[in-house]
Amino acid sequence: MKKPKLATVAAQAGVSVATASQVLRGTGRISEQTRKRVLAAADDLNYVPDARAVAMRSGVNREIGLVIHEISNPLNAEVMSGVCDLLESEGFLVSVLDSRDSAERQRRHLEAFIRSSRSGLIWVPAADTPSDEVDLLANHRMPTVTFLRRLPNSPFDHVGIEDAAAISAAVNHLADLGHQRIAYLGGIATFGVRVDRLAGYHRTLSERSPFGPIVWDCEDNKRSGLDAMIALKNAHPDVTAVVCNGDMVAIGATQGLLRMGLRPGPDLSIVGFDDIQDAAVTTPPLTTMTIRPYQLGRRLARTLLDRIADPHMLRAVTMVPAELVCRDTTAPPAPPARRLAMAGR
Amino acid sequence: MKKPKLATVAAQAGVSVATASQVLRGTGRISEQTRKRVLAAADDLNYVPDARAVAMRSGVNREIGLVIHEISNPLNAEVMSGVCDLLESEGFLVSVLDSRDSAERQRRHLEAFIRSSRSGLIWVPAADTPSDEVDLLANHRMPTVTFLRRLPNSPFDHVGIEDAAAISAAVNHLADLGHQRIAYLGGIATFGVRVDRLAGYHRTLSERSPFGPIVWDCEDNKRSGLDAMIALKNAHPDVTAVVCNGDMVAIGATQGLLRMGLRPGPDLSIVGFDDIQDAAVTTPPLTTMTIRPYQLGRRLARTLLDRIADPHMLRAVTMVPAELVCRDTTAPPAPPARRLAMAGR
DNA sequence: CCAGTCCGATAAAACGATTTAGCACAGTGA
DNA sequence: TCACTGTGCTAAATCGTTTTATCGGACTGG
Repeated sequence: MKKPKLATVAAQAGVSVATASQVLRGTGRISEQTRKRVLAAADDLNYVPDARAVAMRSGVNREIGLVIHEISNPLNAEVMSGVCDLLESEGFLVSVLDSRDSAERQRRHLEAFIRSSRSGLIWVPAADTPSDEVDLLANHRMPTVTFLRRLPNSPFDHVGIEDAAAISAAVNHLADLGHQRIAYLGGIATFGVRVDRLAGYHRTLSERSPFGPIVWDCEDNKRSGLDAMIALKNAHPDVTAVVCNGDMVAIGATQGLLRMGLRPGPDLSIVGFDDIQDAAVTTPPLTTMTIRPYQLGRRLARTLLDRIADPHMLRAVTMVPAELVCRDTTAPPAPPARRLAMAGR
Repeated sequence: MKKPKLATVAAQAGVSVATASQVLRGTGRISEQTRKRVLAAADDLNYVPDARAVAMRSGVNREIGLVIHEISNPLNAEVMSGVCDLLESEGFLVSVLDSRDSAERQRRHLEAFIRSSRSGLIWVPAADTPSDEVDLLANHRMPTVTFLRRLPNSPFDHVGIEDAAAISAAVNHLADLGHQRIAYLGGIATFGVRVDRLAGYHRTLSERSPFGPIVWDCEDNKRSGLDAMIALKNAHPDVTAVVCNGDMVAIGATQGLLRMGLRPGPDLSIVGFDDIQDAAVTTPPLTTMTIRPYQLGRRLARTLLDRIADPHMLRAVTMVPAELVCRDTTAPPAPPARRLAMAGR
């Protein structure tokens, strides 16, 4: 009735455990006759080797962990698909833990991964990650690749997005259309992502527009984007275009405009960031910066595999470009601000 | 330079491994003096016990697995939050695997969980799950709770939604508003979820409307919902209300209406299912059936814990109710089909 | 007939922890 | 002094595998 172990199989086949192990692993010199007996016994008992014992004896795990700040974020979901596909094809099991941007939860997750000696870690650090998490991982020689958010003084490989260049492209696109009063909406202040993107915004705006920057904070979800857009438009009625820190915010912002009776595009231009699947389906479809999230996930996985293969390799920071996808939320500015017949709510 | 093990700690503290173990576990009779020495040594080396060895020796794992058909589905994300919160508070580590509705991937995941002797499994079966997966899990005595999709002849605990009653409520709501030509949109045909929901639809429609049912298939995402809504409206121009199999479809459907120049609500009523976070943020906000996904996740976790605590308990099938949330996509039918000023696309 | 070579199978030592039984020693009461 | 009782610690067995060294036998060549 109990779970069969290797000894059970060996006993049933009338051989020693060593022999049984060699048959199952395909190593050593075994006669065809005994090989068949062992295989039959294993199949009969439907024997499954205990992964813990195997890992303990042979030292390796083929399990990698993914610690992510928000599992339900559509961008992350697509990246994860890419990561999993590549790693699974190499025979790894990848298990996902969601820190929900809580440093405490994240700490528990990282410790659990260390305790169970996962063979590698792909990590989007939580927003308020303390600096000693890096030491924790580094001390335990955990092969680690960070994604999206780079930690200060990080010794780890990193895959990120060319944020400044991307936002530059967005601002240039708007300026080409004739916009001058261009605001920046969203993002969490702590992280490099936001810093780099804002740098791109400030630099390009100063090149292309006589007006100063307008930066408006909000959280990274549709509800916040919606509220923030309304507040921003009331505070700065002359703004004609908004660059958003992410598609969630941008989609929220278009909803905000609709509720104010304004048409996204003709009345106020909006550019998103990430090109999540929703971006193409909202009404109107969102102009945004796309980063090919699935492919990015594959690159992430590849980076980790390289690190596992050679722990002494030089640290690599890979930046992938983002490209502009023009849909319907950007248009030349319209001098008179027309009101739409169908008022919102 | 290598990872410190218990023997390293013991050596540094000048005691035996047995003593070191007892200090760290807090068992046995240990003098205050040696206790301090061991603790200091462990801290100094920053020792972390090897979870694999611990699990192997003591037989238990405190790791549970979550195999889900689509990790990026917003409903699942909220359910997962509830599951994780409860299980983590009980000291379990929960790792998530995404089958992406592929039976093959799912099989690999389940086998991996069995090999590593996870102490339990919460499972949303993939759409084309073969029946022998059930045997696989049952043979290995894996404590399992299925969610959302119930397998035929399943010996496992299950937590599901009162689908038929919920759809009944949705149809009644529409009928109360005066609708008679009510269609059903979306869902994957294989599963009980869809069967039960359709049963509720057929039954209640026949009670409340002189017209026959209209059932229109589509996949469970916004893009499909959008396309299907347009096709449905063209095929059946006299339909005035649509009940959707999920919020993703419903949101897609509202987008489809907007692109046709119709107003969701006044021109055609739509009811969703799930009440995902987006539902309240789309324009117009979606009328839908809410199931309190976070609380549902907690119940799921509780069910699994009970099962782990007592493997011989009678199988439990728990159905949770869904409640109507009225927002702005349902309204009394308007006799003349007015066109909106702002045409879509 | 002996040394050498292969072949097939196995005993035993790891892997890193927990746990049980027992040992040495000090203190206590008779 | 002896028997007894705690106290503080440790040796050794154990969990389920893999791997290494070894062993007996059959065969080969000189």
